[in-house]
Amino acid sequence: MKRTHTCGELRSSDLGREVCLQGWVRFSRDHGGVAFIDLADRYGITQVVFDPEDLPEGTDAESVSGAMRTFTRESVVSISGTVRERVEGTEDSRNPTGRVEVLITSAELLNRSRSPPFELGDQKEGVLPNEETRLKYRYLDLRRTEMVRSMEFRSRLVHLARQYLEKSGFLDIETPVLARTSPEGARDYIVPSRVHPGAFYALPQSPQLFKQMLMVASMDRYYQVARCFRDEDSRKDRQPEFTQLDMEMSFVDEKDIQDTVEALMAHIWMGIYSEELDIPFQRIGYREAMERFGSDKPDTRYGLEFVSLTDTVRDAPYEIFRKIISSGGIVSGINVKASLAGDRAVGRNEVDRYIQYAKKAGLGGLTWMRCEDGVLKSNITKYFTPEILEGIKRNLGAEEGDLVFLIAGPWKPTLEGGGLLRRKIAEDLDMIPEGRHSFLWIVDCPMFEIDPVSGKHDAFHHPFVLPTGPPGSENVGGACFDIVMDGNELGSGSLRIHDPAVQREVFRILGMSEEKIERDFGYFLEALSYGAPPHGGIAIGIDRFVSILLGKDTIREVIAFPKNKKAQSLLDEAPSKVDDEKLEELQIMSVAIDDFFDESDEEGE
RNA sequence: GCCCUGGUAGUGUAGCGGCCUAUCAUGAAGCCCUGUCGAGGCUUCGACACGGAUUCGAAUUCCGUCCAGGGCGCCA
Repeated sequence: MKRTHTCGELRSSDLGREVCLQGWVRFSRDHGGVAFIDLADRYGITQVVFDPEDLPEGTDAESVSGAMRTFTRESVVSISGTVRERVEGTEDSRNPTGRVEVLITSAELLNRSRSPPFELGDQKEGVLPNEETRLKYRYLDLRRTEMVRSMEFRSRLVHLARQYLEKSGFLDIETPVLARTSPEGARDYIVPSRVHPGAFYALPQSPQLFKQMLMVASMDRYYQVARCFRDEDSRKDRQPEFTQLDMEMSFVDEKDIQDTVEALMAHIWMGIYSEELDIPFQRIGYREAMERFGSDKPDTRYGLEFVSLTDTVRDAPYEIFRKIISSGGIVSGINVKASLAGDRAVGRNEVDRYIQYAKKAGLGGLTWMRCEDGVLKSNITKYFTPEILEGIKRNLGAEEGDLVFLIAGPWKPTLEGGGLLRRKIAEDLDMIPEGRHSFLWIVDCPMFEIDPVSGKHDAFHHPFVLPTGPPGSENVGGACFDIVMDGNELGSGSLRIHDPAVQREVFRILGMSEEKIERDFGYFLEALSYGAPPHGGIAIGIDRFVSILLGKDTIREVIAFPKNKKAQSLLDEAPSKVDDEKLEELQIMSVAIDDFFDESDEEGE
């Protein structure tokens, strides 16, 4: 018999209906006579009851109870019966189907399940097995309601994005997964070519060049839910393969792209939360973000901002600051208000912990002062004049009991370290509002990042960003911008270079030889030379977006089959050794030592 | 490559160098039970990641290895 309803469907309005349900036995409760099964599928859970005192006509009680005895946990079963109201007082208000139950008249085991390696019930928050076990049995882990909801949410979000983009004239165009290796950027995953021994494809780190060439091809507006591959070490928000909502548009400026993304986000927001999203997003310049928040992806949902004190302490007879400032460094301060700390007094022990943390965060040290009796006090205030101390106090708005930290050193590492410290303090003091989200744009980025020692230029974003001035000029900016959500980089976009001469010049500045430029990017420069329109675009990290919205700690929670920290899939045990014959065919010889593989990999060879 | 944290029955956990033949829960197997819903009751089963060292004695201390996670580097 075919199922007539899902396990999340039946309501009081279905009373008396003859139904067939098929699903998984989540829990069963046999009371010696009356017996219950919680039958689950993706849609919900419905209670099935066997009641020997209320056997509907035509029920073969022996056969039903016999079948039910074979229903082990997580077995797939098919049951038929009549929808009836639950006995008064036994309704389950937590379950949408909780007012009804199915009085069973026939039961069939479709596929028996072995006893699962861990429990799949919902309510057991905090007793999940460790992630290793979850990933090994991911098909069971995904059966859990929480994971089903995550997958549904992700699907819904991607659908809303597609819906908006299609409506806005974007074309979904697929780009190759087998592509050319790119010389810059992350390490590539490479794929050998059988037809061309010794030559390799690379899996794309992003569809960057293809989408630009689609603009050359007059496609105007492109999008793709694109898988990207980067062979770099994992983090909780980084996987070897991940998904981007990739977009590109012709004849646009930066604001056009940002407007489009804001409207897209608003559409998604409305679709998911039935709420207007507050647009446009705040725009903060890169330098300002660094100087106020110590981050190029600041979380602005809480204060705790840095204030520059370089000028304030410039004349202080404090040798450490003097040296730093005279060599071009900065001094900046942050005020931990006494009122923020609340009950959690930030005492000497905590200050010492922050000093340790600061050192780990790359800061040379951490200076602290506390506002007591109207003045800043600490072990080093003797190196400052009362006027300078008053200046620090005023600039930071320090009041009685407040604790201020001063960081000092070269601009970037000092502010970055300060940003880590800022986040640490905010976490410790519970200042981060969970469940509230904030978007912002980081704009006005530099084109290049220059190594202070070697003078080597690196692209701040990537080499295809349109410089805002002559690429060779000092401190040239790039027409690029990041979208930041709750302190996470969600995506990054830019206008692109469409003039092949400019593109060539940028490659040169990045230190590439003419030969290398020609070999690696000749085809692309040629494409630009055939009437490439002004264009630009952005890519949004889907995994990160979904995980932030769902409040998950890692993107693995929103990826059906993620890899572990060592880039392995515990489920199918990829990567694996390949048969020698396959390698021979590809004319590949491995120099890896066999011992690298454990015994289970050696079997079957 | 480096740093940090952790590894006890299938799962989640307790476990001051001797009270450990290792706790509790869940699970599994069996029995009992006619309104539960993570049902309940009784019985049974089942573990100190691996190797070395210290010690009269190690789950516990130390060293190494392996495994997992977080971070640094890396991620144009």
